[in-house]
Amino acid sequence: MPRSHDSYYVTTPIYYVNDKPHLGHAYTTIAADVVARWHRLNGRRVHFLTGVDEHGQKVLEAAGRRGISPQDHVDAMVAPYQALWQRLGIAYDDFIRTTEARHVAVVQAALQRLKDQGDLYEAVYEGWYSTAAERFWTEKDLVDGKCPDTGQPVEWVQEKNWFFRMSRYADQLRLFMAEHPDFVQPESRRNEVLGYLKKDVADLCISRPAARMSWGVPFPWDATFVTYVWFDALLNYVSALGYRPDGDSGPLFADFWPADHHLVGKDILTTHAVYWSTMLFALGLSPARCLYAHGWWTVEGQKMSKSLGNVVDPNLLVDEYGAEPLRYFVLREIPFGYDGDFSHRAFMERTNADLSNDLGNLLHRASSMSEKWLQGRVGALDEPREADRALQALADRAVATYGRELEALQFHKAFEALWELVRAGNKYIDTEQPWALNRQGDTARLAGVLRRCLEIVRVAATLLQPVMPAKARQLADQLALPAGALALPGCARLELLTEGATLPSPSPVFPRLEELPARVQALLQAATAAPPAAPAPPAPAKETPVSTPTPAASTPAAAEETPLISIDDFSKVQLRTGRILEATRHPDADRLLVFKVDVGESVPRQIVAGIASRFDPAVLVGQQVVVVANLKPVKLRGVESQGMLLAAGGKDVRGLVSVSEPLPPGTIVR
RNA sequence: GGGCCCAUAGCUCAGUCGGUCAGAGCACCCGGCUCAUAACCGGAGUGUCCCAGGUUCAAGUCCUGGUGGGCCUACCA
Repeated sequence: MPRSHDSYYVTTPIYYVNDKPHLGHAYTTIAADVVARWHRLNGRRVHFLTGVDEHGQKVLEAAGRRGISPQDHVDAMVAPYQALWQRLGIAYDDFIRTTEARHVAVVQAALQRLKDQGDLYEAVYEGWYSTAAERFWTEKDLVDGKCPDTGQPVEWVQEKNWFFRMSRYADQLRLFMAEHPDFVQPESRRNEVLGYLKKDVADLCISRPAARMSWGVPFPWDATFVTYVWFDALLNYVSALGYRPDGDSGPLFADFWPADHHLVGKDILTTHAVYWSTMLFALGLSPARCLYAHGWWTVEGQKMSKSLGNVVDPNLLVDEYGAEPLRYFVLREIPFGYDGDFSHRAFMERTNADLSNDLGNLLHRASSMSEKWLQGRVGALDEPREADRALQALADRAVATYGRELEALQFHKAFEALWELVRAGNKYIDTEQPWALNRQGDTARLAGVLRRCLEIVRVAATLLQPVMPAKARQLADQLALPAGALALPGCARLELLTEGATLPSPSPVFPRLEELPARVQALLQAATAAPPAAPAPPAPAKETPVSTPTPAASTPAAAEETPLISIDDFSKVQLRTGRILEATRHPDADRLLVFKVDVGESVPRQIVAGIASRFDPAVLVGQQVVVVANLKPVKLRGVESQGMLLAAGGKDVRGLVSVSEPLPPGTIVR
């Protein structure tokens, strides 16, 4: 099974086509592209796969709203991804779409094989089903016996579904993880998966009745079912290689499976580590060598929001800064695997300091001096002195470290190693003082010194090719190097330039940014001018992922658009003002607070609300709130709740609803 | 509630097996240089290594407890 080491296979998640591409998508894809280009530069055969996930409820609904077929819809929605990858210089080898025949055939063959070998079984699921919300609810979910989302009636449905015997392969996965400590990275994520595996692993429901959700891969033996989105989506990693569960898989598969790196966002780690691995075991395949979960970006120190999303729209960033500095920045600024913050100020400071001041200016000063004092030619090397040998040793080390760290996806460490060399180049100029050598007429030494500085830039250009291919070519041009002269093998030797070659007139390859672009400033202002004024001092906002996109929700998604209701429906809801008398933490649930609320009745209501992540109970006492007064009481983790506090922000609570004037508790709200 | 991780300079973070481990970069300040994109080079300062105990000849480092933060997971009417 082990493949030869002259090949390399890296994947990104397939992005959910209904979302617009954002910084998180760009980040993952840039990382994959850089490491893929690096391996190509090393002469390895590389396969770099990305793509889109095109099935599921949301696609179906969006297509319905547009009045077109789901296929037409996804055909249109895939374009922004491919356009962005083009702009970002992403050189993927394959782009897979889950609606493609080559993929659908593999999903179906995999289902058939698992069924034939007894890894699938039918079971009946019973529950309350809301046609309006297109999903199941448990008894305690229901509100007055109706769908809590839509208020529509629900019906008791017995539904047959197909289950994958994931539990059968759990032990194999535990063993695999024990034997392959590097399988899940970073280590903290590995621990997370190990924790998950300590519990029993349940079987996985992998079908959805087509009557409910038709936009998926039909089951081969029963077209009344379509395939669960994750089961469908995960198989892309092998379907794109021409894998056949039921026969000959072809050369690509033999060459490239198991994958070297699956890059994923931390939000979809468990799915990949557990679902995908057990699926592969069932198919008799080995999991990828490494599943690397990277972090999320915040923006300007704040959680992502719609306006902040605009501020880091990848297309904007490419417009204003260019693709290549952006590629450098996202990989340099934070260690891969950690969360990080994208701030325009930090972008400007980082790219100015590293690219313009250190690297760009090293080239500029060396070539300017060569132009003035060496007739614009690449100088001849002189006999190496102590300082020169030290420089060479540093170059050797930088090149070795750079490759090692890049292959471990520790991009920031790779760049640090390279910049040690670049800074040493600047220091070398100061110590050797070429202007003094020129005055002294020591042309031989002058030529040697300037030559070594140019050689350092060549080393940097060579190593940076995967990150900034066009900039690397520009650097090569400035060094009078012909196309294709930035070969990696042996590149550390500070003697590879063409002696006597005529240098072009120096021109900055990385111009400094003196201030933030006007368009960025305007967007920043707009984004920060509209703060969501919280009624109480909020707990620090939790970072909301902008992350790598998940292929889809893990359950059949609730309808995004609720149907219109009549005024009669609305009048069934009784809203009243209330005043919080007491607020305490739920004894047995981290996210819940328990309130005593005066709603104008003889006895205060006890109400449980899931807002502990946002609000400190102490500061809420005395707060005027709006209460849903006629909700059926229910026990929440053992504590009865006799109503509901209105809050803004959905699941991610951002503010409590109140009224503008102090009113007696119990005042009707409508 | 269960699980995992983190806390070191103004900021971002390195610190491996307990023993030059009090460090880097950025920012700031001072100095140098004059080739250069006002860039570059050097130097300096600031530390309760989160707190309290413990183990040890010796503790950012190991152990226990606590505080604060993050993440996974359950509950979120």
